[in-house]
Amino acid sequence: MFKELDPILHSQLRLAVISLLISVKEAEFNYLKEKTKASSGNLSVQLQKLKEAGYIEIEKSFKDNFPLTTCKISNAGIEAFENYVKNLKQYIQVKK
Amino acid sequence: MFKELDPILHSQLRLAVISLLISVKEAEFNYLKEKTKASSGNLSVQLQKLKEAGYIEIEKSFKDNFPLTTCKISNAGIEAFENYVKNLKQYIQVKK
DNA sequence: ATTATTTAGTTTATAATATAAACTACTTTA
DNA sequence: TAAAGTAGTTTATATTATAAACTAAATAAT
Repeated sequence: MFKELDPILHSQLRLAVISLLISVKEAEFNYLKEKTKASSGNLSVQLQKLKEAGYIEIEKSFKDNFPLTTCKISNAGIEAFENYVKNLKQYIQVKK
Repeated sequence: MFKELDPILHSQLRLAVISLLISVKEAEFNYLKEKTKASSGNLSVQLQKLKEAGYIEIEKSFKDNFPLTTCKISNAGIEAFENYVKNLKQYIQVKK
């Protein structure tokens, strides 16, 4: 009946990040931070979790002498998101 | 951008319970337990939380000498669910 | 008849998560 | 060169979810 909801994605912040990364393909740490209204610490932790799950790739570089963290979604991330949405729909559409 | 997802509903088990109660209007503890595959303990706790939030009503009676717990969704519960779904959609529909 | 098993849960302990506070390491500006 | 700002990370804490252990009674077995 109810399929398991991927716990990596069933998190407000991580879901927001993935949602953003799906539409923009690549995003800087601060862009994600602004869009999600998350604290730096929380965002940092959740990005690591998404990376560990293989859902995003994180690239570290420098921009104007400052560290720059850029994220983009992976194929596994896209797949996981699509699957999550598919499963979630079982929960949220009222069956008459 | 991303609206807050009601933490009472952003829980796999509680969301499944609410989802069921919206379609059936009234359900026994064991019905919910079977449908959600939850353990009794977990279900008991989550039902209490939904009750505390005012999203469901719990009625206790006896059936064939055994205790019987019956749940039904409240108006607040229906509203909260609809709002949750509305907000959630911002996260799960890919904006081109 | 009293012991064991089953039903229908609740309570509580523990494991997992989310979040914010504190910290690191550097750069820029005063 | 001291203070303030940037861009994060690490760690401590608060919150949640979950399962294990328990309660209370009914039914079935010996």
